[in-house]
Amino acid sequence: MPEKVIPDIVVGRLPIYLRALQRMLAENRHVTSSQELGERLGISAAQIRKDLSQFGEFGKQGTGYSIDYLADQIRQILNVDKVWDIAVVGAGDIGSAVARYQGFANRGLQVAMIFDNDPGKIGTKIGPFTVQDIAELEPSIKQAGIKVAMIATPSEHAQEVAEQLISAGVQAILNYAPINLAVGEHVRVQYIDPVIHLQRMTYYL
Amino acid sequence: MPEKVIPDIVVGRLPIYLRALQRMLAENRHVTSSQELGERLGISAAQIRKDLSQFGEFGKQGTGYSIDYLADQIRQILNVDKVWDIAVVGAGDIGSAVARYQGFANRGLQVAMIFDNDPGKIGTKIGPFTVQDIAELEPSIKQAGIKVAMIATPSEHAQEVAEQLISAGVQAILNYAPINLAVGEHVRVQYIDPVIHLQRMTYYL
DNA sequence: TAGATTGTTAATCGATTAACAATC
DNA sequence: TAGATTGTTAATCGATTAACAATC
Repeated sequence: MPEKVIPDIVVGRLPIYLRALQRMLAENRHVTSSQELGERLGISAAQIRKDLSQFGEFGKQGTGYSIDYLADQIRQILNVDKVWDIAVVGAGDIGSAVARYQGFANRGLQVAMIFDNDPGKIGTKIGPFTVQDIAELEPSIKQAGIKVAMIATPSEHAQEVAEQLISAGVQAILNYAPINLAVGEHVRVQYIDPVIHLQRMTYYL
Repeated sequence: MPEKVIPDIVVGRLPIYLRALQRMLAENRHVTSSQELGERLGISAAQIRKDLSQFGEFGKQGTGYSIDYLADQIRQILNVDKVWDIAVVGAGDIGSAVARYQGFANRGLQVAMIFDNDPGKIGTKIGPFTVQDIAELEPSIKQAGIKVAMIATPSEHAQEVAEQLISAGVQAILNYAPINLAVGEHVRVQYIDPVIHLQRMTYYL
């Protein structure tokens, strides 16, 4: 019996739902509906119900969804009911900002180590972390069992760094370098490049 | 005669194509094909040809695309054959990293000013920019005719900042605060939240 | 109970792919 | 010319929406 495959586009919306639910909790709300959630996010109520129904039945007819319960369920689905350690590679402006970023708290992720190849940076402190020599990347990541990494190096080094990360056991990479990475089937990559987002909007100006 | 509406999902791929083409130019390449481009990007050759055909005929049967020419054409389509000034709001770690980011060069965008509300930051230098008082946001942006902005403030202030930006004439906002903005029809918003990308991958771990 | 909202089915809509004539 | 690759059409595939019975 083959397990049902969830479309990636549905998986991609779950973190958005979760973020909105956590926001509602912060506003001291306890119950919501697919309609309200949809209005906040600019997504149709039907789509939200359809997406959630891929994973189970989380609501009650007539009343909607318990925010607390639904958030818990989505956290379990996304595997962020535990906390994943992240390795950051590159201690420049972006790597430093990421290492100090407060926004990971309570979202199932935390930075655990940061690497650079610049002798002038190795050994210095960034937030609570001491910058490690990139030569230690593979053993450190293997030893810690880290599966998630962020690349914040210049483009020229991103592919090479990705390969090291993968051979150290990393399976999910968030790449801030503006270049496409070639990786094997079993490795996930996501990209953050502000220019891509901006150019997508300048089209309409 | 209504102008043909291009699907937003197609517009969203053009910056990706452009980035890959600029990369190829940097590698001293001069000609490419939909197949090669597709392999680099993990997109089908048919899709690339279909996307481009929405805007014109840029290739030659038998030989493919002149990289230089195609990049030029895409730049024109995306309106990044000129350079857009960007206002950055929030001079914390993220705002500072963005203001110093080298990756805007030759991509049709540049940071022009940065604002904060912290008296301890106002007047200090970040890269080549002097942090301006957020009280000056509306007049400064209006005066400079700026249409593109990035929000890098705490979540609590993002909505309020967005409203100020919009009333100053901004039409495209890249929001680093992990919260959904409510804006009018004529304003575009894009979001960057590393946690959203990471949670999308932890699902598969 | 009456009103509200879910989960799900079927219909619609839109995006992707396959295939190929045109042609460089 | 022969080989390669485009631009485009038609077919396929997948995602979104509308509608409603079930039920809280």
